[in-house]
Amino acid sequence: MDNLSKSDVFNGLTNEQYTKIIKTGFPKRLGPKSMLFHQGDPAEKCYLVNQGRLKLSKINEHGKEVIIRYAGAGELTAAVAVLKNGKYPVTAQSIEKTEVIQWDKSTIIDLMHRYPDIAINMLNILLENIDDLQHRYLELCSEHVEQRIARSLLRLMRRAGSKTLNGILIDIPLSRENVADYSGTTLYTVSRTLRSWEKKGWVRSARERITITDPHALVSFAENR
Amino acid sequence: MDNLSKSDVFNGLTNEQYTKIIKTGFPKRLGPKSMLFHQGDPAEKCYLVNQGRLKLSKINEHGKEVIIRYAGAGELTAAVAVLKNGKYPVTAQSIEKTEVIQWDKSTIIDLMHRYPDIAINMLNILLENIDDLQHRYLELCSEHVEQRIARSLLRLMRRAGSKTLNGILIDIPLSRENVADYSGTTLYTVSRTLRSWEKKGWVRSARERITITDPHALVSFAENR
DNA sequence: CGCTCTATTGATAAACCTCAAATACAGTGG
DNA sequence: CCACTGTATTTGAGGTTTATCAATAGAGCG
Repeated sequence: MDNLSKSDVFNGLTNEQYTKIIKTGFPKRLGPKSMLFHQGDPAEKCYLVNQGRLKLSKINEHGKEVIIRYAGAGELTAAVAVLKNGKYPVTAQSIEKTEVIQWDKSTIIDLMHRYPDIAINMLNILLENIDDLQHRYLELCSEHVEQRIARSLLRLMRRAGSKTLNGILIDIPLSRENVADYSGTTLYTVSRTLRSWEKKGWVRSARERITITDPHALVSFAENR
Repeated sequence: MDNLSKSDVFNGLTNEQYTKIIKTGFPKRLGPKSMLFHQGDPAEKCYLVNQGRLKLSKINEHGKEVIIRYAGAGELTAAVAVLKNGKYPVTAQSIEKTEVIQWDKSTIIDLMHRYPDIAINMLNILLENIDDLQHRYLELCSEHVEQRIARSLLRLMRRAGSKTLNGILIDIPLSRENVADYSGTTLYTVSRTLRSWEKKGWVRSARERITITDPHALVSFAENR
């Protein structure tokens, strides 16, 4: 269930149908750290991540940022905002070289009519997102910072982990500040925490790269306070 | 937009259609503080609140509760969990004498086929819920406790406020602990905070009843730190 | 090799929780 | 109508967690 929201909106369609659908959209290339859309802007297009990764976040009036989620290849964003004729509820920024495919409103509506599976998949993905957010909301309310950091890393690991010799690398450029914004804390606390875990041999970290060397230890830490 | 999620799943249908639909479900009466369903249970029925109010919350393994939202008359809960053949993601408990109408899976699917508006409305309500939760997530990460309490009260006021001589009464039995669980803090902090606001003339409170006497002051407090 | 961005670390302070104890309140049954 | 009982609320003291600020070190890039 953890990878449903990672899975394609186009589940259940044939490859043929899929390529046909892709052709109805326009590809767009983004450099690293470029803005795709900003919260509050009128939602005119929706985007499918083809390569790379987007950071979806919310920013408050004082500039404090909170990362809602990272969207990787195969994930569709802003579709519902477009359908609702609404505004983007979050800000989307690429974090590395990224290619997205964009559709405008009329096209996506047309696609959904032609391929009803798309709407159903979207609904399911939406539900996963709600679930995830509710979980994180509970964690944010009830757990201590280090615990939340552990859970964040594990969550990111499950969604973007790749096995290496030393452990599981989180395959996202991830600064201390990013982890902080994802866990609801500060970059200083994240730095201290990662350092202490590194000494224990649970993680290894370099500049914007985190490898989890002992997932089991992290899990048990997250669960037993 | 704040009252969309409060609005009926049956928007756009005629009264005739509405009464017909209601008759396909079974009414169920609940006393105050009785459990309707528990998180993790298999989701077999969905419920429409007819009278009264439900508290939807999540509870972690140590018993710490977080209130996701209060569902009042006209609000449907657990529909998507049922459709997905899943488990209830939250716990639902009545907080006063409450009447709900229940449908099982096959009936609700049948209804959605017969009245497509229902599905569309559900989707919209779901989106409002996501939006709300994302907002609160940001607030939880970025704001101080008193600010969050202010926002909680204002949010509850907008959804369940009724005008009285002294101000706007939040028409939900609401203990200090409830407010705490909704704001991500402790009942002690809520108590102190409400006390100090009472001295300033912003709110009046009795046992499980909160009246906001100066909403404007609260709003400005929430926004200007 | 400088410049910029990221990470580390220490010192300090603030925000908030926890625990304990007292008090107020509403409902119940005599 | 009143005493009784179980909650809800208030309040204080003390301690912990975590944020903030400041300063330094390190990494990568042109």
